[in-house]
Amino acid sequence: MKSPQVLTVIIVAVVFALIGYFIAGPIGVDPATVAVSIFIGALLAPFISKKEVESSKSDEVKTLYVGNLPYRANEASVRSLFSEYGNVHSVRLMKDKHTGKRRGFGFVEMSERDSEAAISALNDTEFQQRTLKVREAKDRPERTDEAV
DNA sequence: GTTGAGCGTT
Repeated sequence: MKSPQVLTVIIVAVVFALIGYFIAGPIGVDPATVAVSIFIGALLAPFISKKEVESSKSDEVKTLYVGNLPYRANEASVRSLFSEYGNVHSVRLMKDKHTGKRRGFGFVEMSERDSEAAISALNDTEFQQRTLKVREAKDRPERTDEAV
């Protein structure tokens, strides 16, 4: 999802840099300087706007660790359970890669305040005859698409 | 088909 975006950004940066390179000559400035400046600017612009969007939208997504889940629980039931305390962004029940069987724990992504409400409301509570363990998930890189 | 503390996948 992000690789095409990064590629697009690079291509756009190159195109704009080339345009700047060819129009810099007639204007009377150094084409190389203009091209490099535009290229760097075009590369940084998406990141800057991205940070602004992230800081402006107070939709901070927080990942919750949910343990002691019953093996018969599925993502839909967990999602519906947490949905009562906020907007559930995603639910991931960890299964064994080899056998595909559920491991009894998972991760739920919600907005931070909703997640806190869900933790205090659902932690150490009974869910399908099991006592849930709802805590904040450890910091994990959401997506390792950060290219350099 | 089983089990029971834990922190993970494109």
